[in-house]
Amino acid sequence: MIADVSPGQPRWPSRRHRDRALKRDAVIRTAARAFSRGGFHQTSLDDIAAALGVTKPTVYYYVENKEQLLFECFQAGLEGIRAGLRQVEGSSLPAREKLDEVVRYYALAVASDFGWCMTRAEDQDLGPELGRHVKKLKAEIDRGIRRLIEEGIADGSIEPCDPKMTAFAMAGALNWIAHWYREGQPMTPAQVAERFVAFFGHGLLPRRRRSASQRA
Amino acid sequence: MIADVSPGQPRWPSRRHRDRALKRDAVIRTAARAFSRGGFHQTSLDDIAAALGVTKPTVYYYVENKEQLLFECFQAGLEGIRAGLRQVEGSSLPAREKLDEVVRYYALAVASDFGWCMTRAEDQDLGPELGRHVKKLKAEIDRGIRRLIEEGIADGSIEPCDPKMTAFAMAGALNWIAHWYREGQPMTPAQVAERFVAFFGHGLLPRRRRSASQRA
DNA sequence: GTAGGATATTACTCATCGGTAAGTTTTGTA
DNA sequence: TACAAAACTTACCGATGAGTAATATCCTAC
Repeated sequence: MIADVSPGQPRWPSRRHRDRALKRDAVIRTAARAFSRGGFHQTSLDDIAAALGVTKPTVYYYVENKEQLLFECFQAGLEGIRAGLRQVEGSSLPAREKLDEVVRYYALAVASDFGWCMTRAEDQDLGPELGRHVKKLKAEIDRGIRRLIEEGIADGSIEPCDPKMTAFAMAGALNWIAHWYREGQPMTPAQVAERFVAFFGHGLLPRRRRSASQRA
Repeated sequence: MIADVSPGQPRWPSRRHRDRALKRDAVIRTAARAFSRGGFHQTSLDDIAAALGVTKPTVYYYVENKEQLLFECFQAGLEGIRAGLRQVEGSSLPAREKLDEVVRYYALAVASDFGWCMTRAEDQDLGPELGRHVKKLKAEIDRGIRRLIEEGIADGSIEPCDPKMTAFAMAGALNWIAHWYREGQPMTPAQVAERFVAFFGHGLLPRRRRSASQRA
């Protein structure tokens, strides 16, 4: 095989490679949407192929198998949340504000095309191998949130509480967005995120005057 | 021992009817547990039959088909929440306390064997018919919670907020319990419920006036 | 104890769908 | 244009699992 190396151009990604990656992404995104509409098992690879205007073996040309396809969707979604965690990592803001920022990223991620795969697909639908991998990624996110809560308790920006339960409650509320949010909703994901930040912050109880340090 | 449900009509052997109903319940409960462990589509009726120590056609003797089986699980779970809503219906407590009570029922229901079916099974796995039915039941629960929030805002026991988003956030947090709660957990469902009630009530922010930006 | 319904089993059918082999068309490059 | 790799298709396989006769066994009422 002759590698096409034009002088001055990056040596690895030829036009073809780029196209291929783009198409692969399209396959994954289309799959995510299809899974989201019909569920993983209800959605056949023929369905996905049809949605792309190609035939089943073409899908297999871009992705190894159905499991892998779901895994890619998982990963694409989870990456959005991990990005949020990385974003605030070095920051010197109070931990609660960092947490709020993570919540914003999180909400956007679960409202995306990949939200369903991330939150509603069963880990068992990936094999034991990929299942473990995804579980690890999820655990990492949980740890990140829990750590921010602990940090917030320590720095006084969060009321002492059970970090584990609180993290579960927050993650659950956010994950559920993937269940009910659909495009065309009157609210944008960003607006939903703000409502959630507000609710997570204050809860239900009527507010007696509180310290003035809070963002809108 | 002979307990006629309605006067007049059913004189047929009651012991048998009761046994049958009991066994049917066992089938449904076993199915719920199996679905919960392996997912709906990963769980074959042979699996369920095996778990019961019988063969597949026996399962069909007690339940029409797989869809119906899932539906029964759905219903069994949802009933627990509806019971909570009915419980507080006539009460004269402040709405937030009623809501707290519903949260407790809700948490118990989603931590039960039926929690997975209720919250994680896809509505599409039921047919269009049963799917609609379940959707209605769920919508009713959502309405109930939303109404309590509105009522709480009106009676001053809940801070003004977006009832729809708040209801979604709470339901999501609670539904997620079905995802992570397993028997043998150090906390009982009731204890989890109390943590959730506390979090929903106060949120993350420190309750006493305190500067939000100080490092430990 | 035995008739007849209730309960359970064995042994199938049949559609679906993930996955693949082998061949055809398209495209970039020389 | 020539031709090789890339991109895609047609046509199939095999396993799985829902659902169903047809049949056997168990109870209970008489």
